[in-house]
Amino acid sequence: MKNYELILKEHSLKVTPQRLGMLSIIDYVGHITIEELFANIRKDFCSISIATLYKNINSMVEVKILKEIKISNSKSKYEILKNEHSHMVCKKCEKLEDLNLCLDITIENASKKSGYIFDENALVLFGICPECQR
Amino acid sequence: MKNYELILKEHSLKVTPQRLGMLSIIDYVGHITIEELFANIRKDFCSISIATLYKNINSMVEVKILKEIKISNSKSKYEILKNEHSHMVCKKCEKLEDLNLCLDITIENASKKSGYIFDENALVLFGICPECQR
DNA sequence: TTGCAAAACGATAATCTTTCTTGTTTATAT
DNA sequence: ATATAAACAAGAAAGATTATCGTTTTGCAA
Repeated sequence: MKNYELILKEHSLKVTPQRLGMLSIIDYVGHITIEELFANIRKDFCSISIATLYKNINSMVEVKILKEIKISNSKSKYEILKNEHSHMVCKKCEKLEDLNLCLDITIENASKKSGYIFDENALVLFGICPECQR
Repeated sequence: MKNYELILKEHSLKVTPQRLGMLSIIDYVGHITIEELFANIRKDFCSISIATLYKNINSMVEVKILKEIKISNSKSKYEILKNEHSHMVCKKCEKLEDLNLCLDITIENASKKSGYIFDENALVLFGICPECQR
């Protein structure tokens, strides 16, 4: 990642300092909740409005710059939309990580079984991370 | 399903008409949002409070009688907790259906790759259902 | 550059959604 | 039957998200 200006332009969104700041934070931490992002960006833009944050999040989700990750028993997190991947959550330290899995066969099976034609999926695995296992 | 009274007792929750009503609706429709459930149960319990609904949903999720299904771009739905399974959503008619898939190999792979020990998963597939394909 | 129109911004009000509080009623175990 | 702990309804409160509106900024074109 890096050129957030270009990304915004490619998606026909105006380039504003607030948006650049948001993207750079999200990109840096990987995944973030609304309230974490708000707390974080206030360090750089002490007067940014929470309404601006929500509106920008929504615009960027809409044009698919960002993606919302819904997680059982916790708040949604947002990430920069990259190639499709799954997520895993550690139930102890609560961290969320990306996970690259091939679901082709699974999805093909699902398709055969159900008659659906699938083009999107959301998989979250829950467990204990290596560090918390000790 | 059927004996909701027993289910509540087994989970140490008191048996009330409101709870029985909720369970019977949820069981009947399979998956339901809070607001749908509220509209529905008001037909039988015209004076039930929304607070009661939320409290009961939360209690029943807590003791694992119910399960919340979080779905991208739509409101959470609740179902009666049965054996583990996945879900599929039709993007056209928006229906949500159960889907039984074996994810053992996928999860084993994920575990090998990441070092996590997984004991839970949430998979939702999005696409077009057979009816909407015509 | 400069100027214009459209979009974004901040502040705050409005609207959900969910939880909390309180006084009353009900379920269950004795 | 009765006691008590839990559940109930109603509404207030809290929290999360969206809408409104006057001001500022951006992107574009003269």
